[in-house]
Amino acid sequence: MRIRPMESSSTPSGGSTRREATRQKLYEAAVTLIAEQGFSATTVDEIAERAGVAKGTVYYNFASKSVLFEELLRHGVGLLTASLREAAEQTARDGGSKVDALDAMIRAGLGFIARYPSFTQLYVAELYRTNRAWQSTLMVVRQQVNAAIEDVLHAGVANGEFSPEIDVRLTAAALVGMVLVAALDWQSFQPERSLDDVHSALSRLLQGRVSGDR
Amino acid sequence: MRIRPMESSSTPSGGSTRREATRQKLYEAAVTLIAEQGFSATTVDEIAERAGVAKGTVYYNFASKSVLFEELLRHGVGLLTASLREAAEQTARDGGSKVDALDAMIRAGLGFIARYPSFTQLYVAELYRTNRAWQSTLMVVRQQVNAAIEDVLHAGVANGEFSPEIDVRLTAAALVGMVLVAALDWQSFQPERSLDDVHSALSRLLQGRVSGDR
DNA sequence: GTTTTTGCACTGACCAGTCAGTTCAAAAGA
DNA sequence: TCTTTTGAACTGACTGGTCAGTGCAAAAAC
Repeated sequence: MRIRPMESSSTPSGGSTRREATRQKLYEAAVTLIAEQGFSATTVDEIAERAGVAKGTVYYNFASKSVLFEELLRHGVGLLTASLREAAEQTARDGGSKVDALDAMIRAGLGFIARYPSFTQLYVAELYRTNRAWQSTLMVVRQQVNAAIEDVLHAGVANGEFSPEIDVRLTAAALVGMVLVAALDWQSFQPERSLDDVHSALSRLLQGRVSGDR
Repeated sequence: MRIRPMESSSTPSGGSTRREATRQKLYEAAVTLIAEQGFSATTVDEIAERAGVAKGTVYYNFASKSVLFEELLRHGVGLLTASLREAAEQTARDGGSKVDALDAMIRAGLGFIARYPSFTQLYVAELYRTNRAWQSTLMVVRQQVNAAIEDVLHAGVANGEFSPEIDVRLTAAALVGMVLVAALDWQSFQPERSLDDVHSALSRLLQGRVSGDR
C-alpha cells in the first residue's frame, strides 16, 4: 500500500514570500504524516523534522497544530473544488451535456487524487469525525466539494437532461464516495493502472453500462 | 451531525459469560468514542469510564488498546459481510437477477449503517491509514467486504447479465464508496429520512436511471 | 533594522500499561 | 443446610514516558 505525498502545488500565487515557502513545506510534511498516522498520532516535532525546520518555526507560522491542520484542509479543498468547477465549465464551453460534465468532473477528481493522494486519504479519514476542534471547517470544505457536483445535477434537472426525481444531495454524496473510494483503491493497490483505465470503469458505472445490453 | 452509537447486537450466542458481557460493553463504548475522535485521540480511561468498568478490566479483557480495536473491527465487519451475503443469497433463492442482488446488498448495507453508524464512521476513517499496528487486520476485513460484492459481479459476468468489460474490482470499490458516503451523509445530516427513500436514490444511480429518459 | 528562523531547554498535562489487592459466585466439603 | 475454598473477574492508584506549547537569545535573511 503505497501512497505518494502531496507535492507542492507550486502555486506561489499572491505573495511568494519566504514565509509562504516555509508554510508550504510545512503543509507538505504535515499532509503525508497525518494521512499515514492520523492527526493525533502525528507530533509537531515530526512535522518540523520532515519539513526541515525548527519546531519554533511551526509556531511562528501557525498558532497551533490544529490551526495548521485547518489551513491545510482549506488549502487542499480549494485546489480540488477549483479543479472540479474548471472541468465542468470546460465541458459547458465545448457544448457538452451535463452527463459529460459529470464525467469530466470524475476525471478531474481522479486526477486530483492521483496528484495528492495523501491529502485525499486525510480528507476521507477526517470527513465524518465529530466533536473535533476543526469540525466547522470540515463542514465548510465538505459542502464546497459537494456543492460543485450538486450544481451540475441541478442544472441537468433544470434543462431536462436528468430526471426531476433524482435526489440531488444524496446523488452528489454517492458520486463523491464512488470516486473517493475507487480512487484510493486504485492508488493503494493498483497504482500502475492509468487514469484513463480507472476513469472508464467509473464512467461505465455512472452511465449504467454495467448490464450487458448496449 | 448526530450519529447513534453501535448498540449491542444482543447476540449472547455461544457463551453468555460475564466476561462476554463486559467485552460487549467495551466494544460499544469504544466504537462510539473512536468514531467521534479517532483511535489515537481516544483514551483507554475514557473507554473504561463509558463502559462503566475500571481501566484494569480493559486490560484484563484485551491485550492492548490496539487489540481491542482490531477485535472490534473484525466483529463489526463480520456482521456486515454476513448481512451482505445473506441479502445476495436471498435474491438468488427468489430467482432474482444479479442486479436485484446488488440492489438487495445496497439495501442491506444501508440497513447495517443505520444500525451501526458509529462503526461505519470508524471503518471509513481508518480504511486508508497506512503504517498502523492493525494494518493487516484492516486489509483482511476490507477484502471480506469487497469480496462479497465482487462475487456477485463475477457471477453476473459469468451468466451474461453484466458486460464482460466491467472492472470487477474497481466497480466493487466504487459501489462500497457510493453506499458508505451516501449513507453517512444520510445519517449525519438527514437522519429523519427513511431507508427506502435513500435506497431508491442509490438504486436509481446504480441502474443508470439518472438521465431523464425512461 | 525588521522579519523570520533557529536551537534548545523547560513545563505541565496527559496517557498506556502494570500490579497488588479485592470481590463474589459457585464448587467442594462437612 | 451451612461453611470454606477457589479462582476468574475486576479494581484503581501508580509509573514511566510522551508531547503540545513556551521562552528567549542569537543568527540569518531580506
